[in-house]
Amino acid sequence: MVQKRASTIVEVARRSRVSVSSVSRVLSGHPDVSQRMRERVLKASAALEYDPHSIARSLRTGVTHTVGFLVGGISNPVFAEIIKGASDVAHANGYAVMMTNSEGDSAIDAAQLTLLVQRRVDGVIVSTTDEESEIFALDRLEDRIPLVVLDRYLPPDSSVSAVYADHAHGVADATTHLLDNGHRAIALITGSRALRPANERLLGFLRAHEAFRVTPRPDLICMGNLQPEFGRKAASKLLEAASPPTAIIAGGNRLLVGVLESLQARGLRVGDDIALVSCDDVDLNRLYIPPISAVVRDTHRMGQVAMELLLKTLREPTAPSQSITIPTHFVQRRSSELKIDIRPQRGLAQPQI
Amino acid sequence: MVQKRASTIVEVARRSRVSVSSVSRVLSGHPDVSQRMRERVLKASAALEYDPHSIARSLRTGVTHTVGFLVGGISNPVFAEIIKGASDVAHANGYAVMMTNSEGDSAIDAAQLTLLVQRRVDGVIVSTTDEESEIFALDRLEDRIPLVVLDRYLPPDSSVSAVYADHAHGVADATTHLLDNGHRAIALITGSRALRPANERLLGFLRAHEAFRVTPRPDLICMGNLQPEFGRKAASKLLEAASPPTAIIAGGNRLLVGVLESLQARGLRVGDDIALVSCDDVDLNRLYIPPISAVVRDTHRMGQVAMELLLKTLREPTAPSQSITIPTHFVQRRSSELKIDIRPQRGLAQPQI
DNA sequence: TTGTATGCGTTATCAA
DNA sequence: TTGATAACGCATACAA
Repeated sequence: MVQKRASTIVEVARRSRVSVSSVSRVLSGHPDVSQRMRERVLKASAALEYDPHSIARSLRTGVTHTVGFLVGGISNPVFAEIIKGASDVAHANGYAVMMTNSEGDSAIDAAQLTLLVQRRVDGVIVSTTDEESEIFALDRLEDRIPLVVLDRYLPPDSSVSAVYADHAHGVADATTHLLDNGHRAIALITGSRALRPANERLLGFLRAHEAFRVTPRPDLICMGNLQPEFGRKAASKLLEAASPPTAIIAGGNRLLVGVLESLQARGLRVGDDIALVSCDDVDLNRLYIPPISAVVRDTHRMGQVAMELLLKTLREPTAPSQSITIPTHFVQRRSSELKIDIRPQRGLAQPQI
Repeated sequence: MVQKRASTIVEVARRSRVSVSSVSRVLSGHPDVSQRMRERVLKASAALEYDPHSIARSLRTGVTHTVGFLVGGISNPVFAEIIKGASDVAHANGYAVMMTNSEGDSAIDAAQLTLLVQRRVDGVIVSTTDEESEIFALDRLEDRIPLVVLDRYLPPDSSVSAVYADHAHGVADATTHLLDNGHRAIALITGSRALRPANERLLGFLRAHEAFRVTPRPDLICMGNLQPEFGRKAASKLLEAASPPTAIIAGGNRLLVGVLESLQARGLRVGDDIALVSCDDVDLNRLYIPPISAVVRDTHRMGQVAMELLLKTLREPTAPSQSITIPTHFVQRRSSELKIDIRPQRGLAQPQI
């Protein structure tokens, strides 16, 4: 198949018998153009189906009207919503989104980031994997290109903007709910402490225990990564222990998959034999029997806010960096209804009312 | 934050005391360069952290080494795998992927497509929404830019390449399995006949019935769209009918969500009160209690193949278009174990062995 | 109000 | 083997 050659501004100029600069002025809405000329140019432009060459324009102006979006794991359904939110805002503002996926491989993270910079995107939203190596790439790039980071810790003096989710709050509510129901052996399975969402979940977990004057059992806190496989292993280990938990908080929606596998393999009934809470509002939570309680957040909004922050930086390059936190809240469903009678429990701290 | 200015080829030339053309030759691996010069250029280039300006290069060479990926609904988990497959191949070949999402809105489909073409991507993989309007945009573009289409019908004389999934085969196996179990009132819920995956599923459904000498009941065939909401409505209507189905095939993984909602709302137990089969290997199918049988395909492979096809077209622009079909197969799980005793059924055709 | 000329950073042609 | 220069398509400073 032979490709049609696109027409250029020179051809439009020839056809309308004016100079190229006049064509450029008409098409870019310059104020000082005569009505007569505008018409001629517009006619010729339409006749030739002229479409400005964005590459040439970018070379000249230095901007691409394209932003990069580095997503750490597109398999994670919450990313879909974040991407949608970010894309909506970008397109509404005339920006294209160049999305690349590193799928958990932090080496790819770095490679993709440089790829985006090479492609001369105007800015990048970074939502990396659950590894720590990202910091390296960020340091190297933050003075090269405007950056917005999603839910990751930043050095205090960073010039990078950020959007956070307040995981601690929602997890604290979830933990309190379980403590209220008499649970004193609550397990938390989540990612490494170096990873912001994981660490924040831990903080909420600890905070709720503290408010209840209950000492959390260290052996029930499993910090690893957010992958299903870790969920499966951690849950299995917990359930096989001498003193297994009566409730599990799965701190990550991917990881929940592994936790459920582990529970099912042992024939444990969610909500009857053990209480379960997860994170993020995925189909699985709502449709599972019984439905699974979860700490949810407005992920679409997170994407929107991230893009708004980035576009703002592009408009005002000198403005200081900014960070915005999105709330989370606990949605109670049947999976966490199980109540524990606290009286027969021995050797555990009692609630102080 | 002040952005660092990237160094140019002119600066490298000055520093290494050679001409810009020589720098260009060294950096692009031209054979006729002296060892001495190569070293000087490389040293200067490294010292200045020189990174060729891809925009300028694209303007000169006419290629961007970027391919567009138009995805119709990023919320659909099967897209994640397809995207991964395509990205893997692209990156391995030095291409970046510019992904845009239209999320079910076919007007956006068209807009995004032109956006990609404006951005001068070298080619586009199109996986549009379940509407029909896509044909318009494709017609308009297929002689402007190399295109590969995923699982959509194309006009017979099209110059566009395609990757298909053999939905018919897998759905036929699933249908046969249900017929074997004695089901004579099997419902199919899927998208419109204009949509290839939906139509192919219907064909497989009909083919299996035919082979079994069973006449499918027209009132049990629901062709609408692939959204959860349609699944919910269609299932509800079926279940409230005078003669409800004993088995349901949910022809689409998003739509399954609605079907399950409808079943749960009526307290119907999957696998006990009604047999259920779905499509695609999503978490929900495997983890549901009971696990849900499904017609699966290698979606990662589909993405790979699509990108390979596109890159091949870019290398050999004159080669004829090509289409490749990926197989599907039926994975039997507990949700479809329910057996129907065919003797008490009256007024229905009997199997002919 | 319009046209001329220059440059964005490369690659490629041609001559030396 | 190397260097000067044109060209890719456009936007803009400046001149008219």
